[in-house]
Amino acid sequence: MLDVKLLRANFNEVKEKLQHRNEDISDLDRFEELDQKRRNIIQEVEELKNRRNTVSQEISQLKREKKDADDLIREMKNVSTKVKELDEVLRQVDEDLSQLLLRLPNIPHESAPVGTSEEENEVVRTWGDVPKFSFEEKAHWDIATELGILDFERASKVTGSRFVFYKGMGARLERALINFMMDLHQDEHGYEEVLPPYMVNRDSMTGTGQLPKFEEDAFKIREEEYFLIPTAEVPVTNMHRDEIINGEELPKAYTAYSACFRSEAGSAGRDTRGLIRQHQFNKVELVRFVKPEESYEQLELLTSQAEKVLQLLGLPYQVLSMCTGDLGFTAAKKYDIEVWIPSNNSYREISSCSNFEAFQARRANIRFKRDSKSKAEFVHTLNGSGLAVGRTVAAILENYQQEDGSVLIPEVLRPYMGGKEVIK
RNA sequence: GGAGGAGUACCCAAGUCCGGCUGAAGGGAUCGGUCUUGAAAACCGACAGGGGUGUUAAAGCCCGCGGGGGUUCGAAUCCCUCCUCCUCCGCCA
Repeated sequence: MLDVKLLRANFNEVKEKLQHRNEDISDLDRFEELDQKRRNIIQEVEELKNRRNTVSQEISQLKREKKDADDLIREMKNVSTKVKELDEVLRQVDEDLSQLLLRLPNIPHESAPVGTSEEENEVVRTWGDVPKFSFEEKAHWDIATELGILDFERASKVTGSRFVFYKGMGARLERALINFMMDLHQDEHGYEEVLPPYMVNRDSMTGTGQLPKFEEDAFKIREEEYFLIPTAEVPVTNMHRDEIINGEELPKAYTAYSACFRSEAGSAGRDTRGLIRQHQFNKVELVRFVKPEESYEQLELLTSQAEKVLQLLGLPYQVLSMCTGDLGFTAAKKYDIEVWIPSNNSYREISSCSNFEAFQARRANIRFKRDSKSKAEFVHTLNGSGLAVGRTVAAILENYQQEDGSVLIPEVLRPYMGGKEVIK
């Protein structure tokens, strides 16, 4: 959510910045009218409430002195009726205004490249050498099916499309990766481990920005009730919703493993095979709550920590700075980390690291105090995948495949795989 | 799922039956001071946090007793509804 005061004071400047996004911001034009209307009504209704409060005291006094107060009571009856009417109008305007504000995207940071499509994302750096195969390389779904470690067909029978069974060393690999990532982030990078609920309520989904705009992307459990989390970002960020954090505790850093659930509405026909796009997948998430002045250096740190996972696994990748048109709804700045997928002959997103500045904090009302006497300010929130586990499995299977159909296990994972060096 | 009980400020807690000098007592914690070599104790003083509105800034005003509605001139107090927690029973990994 944008800062209303900023919007009021610099309306045209904000509008100009938002136009660089691929988002419909036509609602923005109603802001000034609604805002003005709201303030007018508040002034009027508060004047009446003030009058009512004062006179009620007088009535109380008269009653105690056993004097007649009928005239005043009659007058206040009218005042109260009027207050009720105005309160209702105000409620409606408030609702309209907040619906408008909740649907406006974040303002892009000045360092985000201006652009309209993913073509204009900027490659910031690349790491590692793309493997050259002396044989015809296979896609991970073929490798895995032949090894008997992934079973897409039975998952379709049991549930439906875009689900998968991991079996044997496949299941072990997925679990090894989760443990490896969590250990790294906890022991080396200083994150506190969290195992969150996989379902959250509407307020939480609104707090991090999934709702109200993107309801069709989420799985809903019951009408108006719980949503399956699309990422651990949602429960973990909302842990501190409606809280004031002691400034000395910042930055706060959490890492959470969770299953993630996405309806993938609108991507029918894309990545229909393999692990790349599933309705349910595992992800290790990094979440940071930081002071506003340090959020951009914290984004660099967070991104480097996600990259570290790929470096230790020996998987080649590139880092992109997302352009204004491809930032998504909530981020002010975002880096995508893309891992090399041989069967695609291209890099595919495996992590997305974002600085939301105060956008989520304002929605979720997450604040901090620099010390006990200072005013509460909104924190800046950041998060990034560290990493998407299913896609990491795909990358390992493809990048570490050998001519005989077996797959080498990256060294750092071997302790988590019972010492095995190869899946065959 | 059934039966009870509870939710008041940073924490504890009075007030709720019977609506109005409670626009929320008291205690603890915290902060400042006196005393002390220093500290503790004791004593004195401060202490509702937040949001909204307003303004150059402020003052003022409005809203806050779990959330939301209602009754009333007036609600912590009465009514409805939802949420959370506790106790017991049932079921259950």
